[in-house]
Amino acid sequence: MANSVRLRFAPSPTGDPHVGNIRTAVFNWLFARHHGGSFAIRIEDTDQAREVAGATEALLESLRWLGLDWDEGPDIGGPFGPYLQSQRLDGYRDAASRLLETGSAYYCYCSSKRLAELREKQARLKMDPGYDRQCRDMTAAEQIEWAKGRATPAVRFKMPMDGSTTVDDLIRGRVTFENRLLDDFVILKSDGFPTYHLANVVDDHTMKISHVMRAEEWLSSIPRHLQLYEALGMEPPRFAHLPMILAEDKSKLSKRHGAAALLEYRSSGFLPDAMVNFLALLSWSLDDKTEIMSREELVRHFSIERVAKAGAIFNQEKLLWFNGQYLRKMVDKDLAETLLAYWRAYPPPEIPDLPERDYLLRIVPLIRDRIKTMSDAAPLVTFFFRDTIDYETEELVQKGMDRQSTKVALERALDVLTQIESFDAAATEAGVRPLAAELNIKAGQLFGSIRVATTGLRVAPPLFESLEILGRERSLGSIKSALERL
RNA sequence: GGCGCAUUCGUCUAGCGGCCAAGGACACCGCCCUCUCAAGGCGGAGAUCACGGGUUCGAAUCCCGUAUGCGCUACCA
Repeated sequence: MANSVRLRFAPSPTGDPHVGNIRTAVFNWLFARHHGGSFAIRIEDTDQAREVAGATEALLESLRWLGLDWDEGPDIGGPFGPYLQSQRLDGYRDAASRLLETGSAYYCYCSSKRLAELREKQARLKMDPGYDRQCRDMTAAEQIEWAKGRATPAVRFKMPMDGSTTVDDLIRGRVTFENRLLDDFVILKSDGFPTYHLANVVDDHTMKISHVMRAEEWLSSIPRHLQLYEALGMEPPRFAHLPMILAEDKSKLSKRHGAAALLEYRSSGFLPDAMVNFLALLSWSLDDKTEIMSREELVRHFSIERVAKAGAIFNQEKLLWFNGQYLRKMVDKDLAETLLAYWRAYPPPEIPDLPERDYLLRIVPLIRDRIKTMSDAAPLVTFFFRDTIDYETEELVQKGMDRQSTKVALERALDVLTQIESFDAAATEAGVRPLAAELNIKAGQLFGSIRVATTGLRVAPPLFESLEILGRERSLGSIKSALERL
């Protein structure tokens, strides 16, 4: 038996999906799944001028990456399709016709030039901006006269001149607007396409959407939508206006802030689970301490009552921490495979030939605690995949030592490592560590030189574990060539 | 300008009249652990709960006002 809870995510394909949009998708999805309802994707492509090629696919790809599955959408269809507004034009025209017939709407012949002048004049005279309703009460004869030599008229909605409209928002409670403060907005543009207001209302109704969860920037338009529902004789859905995601400067997060494009987080090596967890916690919380939650836990606990009212700044530091937490929870096998898949999608220049899975499997435990995103991995493990390693000779010389003492230390280490029976981490460490006292240097100094000689790095995965994976031959070879440099 | 929404540590937040001289997390600082770097453990610093009035025996929590921030004010969404 189908549940009557139906949510929808309705983005317009005007560019790269950004974290603000996607967070709205996350909340809608969470709410739908929590209630066992359905989740639909509807593309609001009613502005031909602003449409960006590939934007719809990027939107779907973003949701797929995050694992937010949908039951109906432009790619899979569904009982209320099509899910592209540009393919549902008839429905909007029918609605506009009905509104025209019942006297709730009228044709507007004003040119964009006149409208621009009107706005300019209103600004100059410090009058309230808005359409002056010139075409509102035209007679049929006047309309015919006006229509001569002009392009197709737009259709405007007759906003009531008095009274007020109140919405009972699930997050903000009752919010009231004076009708007379709103102008007669366009519902059907002269190019035959609907504006957001009309299309949104008509589609949410025909698609039987039960809850509309969208960003707070839409709260100001709610009286228009409610009036539209009423004039159309439709029962409005429930509304919940989500607080916005803000940039560091507290302004609305947008492309110009950078770091807003969702898919960039994928290429930067973030994990979808971490991203969903982080996004879910932006203006929503379970309690005073739970932060790490799996997708299932989020679905189980999500409730609109616990959505906050104030906007939240998108904090990348915290996202990084979440990602680290998720990385650390992964078992070796998963981490190795995820890393391999990531490298396949975004080949790291340091590693031209991707390693064998089994080989990577041994390396992964050494770096798991040392990376915050998958992009941190390559620089740390490159030496495992190279025949020769690269570094400045001076790097071999540790603080408090000189070339000569470094050379002596490495020679002794070479001796020990050459003779050692088993080349595992425990054995090599047991063999090398005593050398420090013998040479009268600190273990850190000794290990530091060996580290640079064998990995080329000053900051690297644990030394002896790395040597074990490198194997005796390569390890000794590296030390020998370091000796030749000194 | 008008309308609307919001306001607890730098940031994300807990708090829905007494349990709060405000709890958790990120970031920051210190200590421990330690072969580097991390991770981890422990501890510290950090919020006169925007401000001012009320209501109440009692307010971060309720009401009013002010300030500030943000959003909307397109034939864009």
